[in-house]
Amino acid sequence: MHQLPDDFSTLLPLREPTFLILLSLAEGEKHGYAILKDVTELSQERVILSTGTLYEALVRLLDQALIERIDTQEVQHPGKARKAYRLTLKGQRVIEAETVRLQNLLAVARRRLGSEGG
Amino acid sequence: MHQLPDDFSTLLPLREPTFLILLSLAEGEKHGYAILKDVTELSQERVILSTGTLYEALVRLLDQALIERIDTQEVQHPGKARKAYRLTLKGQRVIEAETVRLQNLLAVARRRLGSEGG
DNA sequence: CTTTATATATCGGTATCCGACATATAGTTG
DNA sequence: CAACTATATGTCGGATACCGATATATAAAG
Repeated sequence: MHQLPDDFSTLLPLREPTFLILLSLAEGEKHGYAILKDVTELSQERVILSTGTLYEALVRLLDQALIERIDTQEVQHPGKARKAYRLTLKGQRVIEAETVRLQNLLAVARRRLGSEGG
Repeated sequence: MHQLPDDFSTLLPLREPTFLILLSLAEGEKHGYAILKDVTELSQERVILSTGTLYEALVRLLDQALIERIDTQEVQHPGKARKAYRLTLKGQRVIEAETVRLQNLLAVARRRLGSEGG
């Protein structure tokens, strides 16, 4: 019933939006809307998250303990009260595991597409 | 109502099983069960497709015209009659587009994992 | 005072995957 | 020959993540 500490097989693969959200937080702590804007820029406008995707993902990632809430001394700003998040160590490791998965997948693709390297 | 001939944005991103099925066919024409075995090997046992995933994906990919059926002169073999498939040109292009997407995603990941706080 | 940008949240619909189950056939082994 | 194994295709219900639409709230800009 106990899982190995570095077995993330149940969490992988990540979908693109989820991976980008985590990568956004890898840069530093952010609140939801800031992640939204960052992911747009990060992906060069290719991925524009719907707020549904974003806030549902944040709940899920909290539940999986890949991110955690942090208390922020509120400065003046428009809109509802911000909620800031940061990556956990587990979240860091999951990003790394997903990156390895993508590397392996790309290696297979290059081999099969015959673009000489495998 | 008409889509640009090389716009695959509605088809991407591919999920891992779907991508591996297409990559398997990139090597050459195969029937379903052969794809199943090939994907297992290809992914070094990391991805083992359920038959549900496989045969539902094949129907979908046919519908999207990424693969097509081919007639094969049947040789003797156990099991139900084989159905063989090959990639279409569109399928080839979608694989390439997905590969580019993965490369871009990996580039983002490396950038974000490399420079912490930067 | 209306619009825009910021900010969080829920909901119904959809696509894909997965495990379980069903069916069929040829070869192997007791 | 009976049973089992490997090959081979297929359906079905449940789960999950994503998406567009909708709702709410607030500060700043025009």
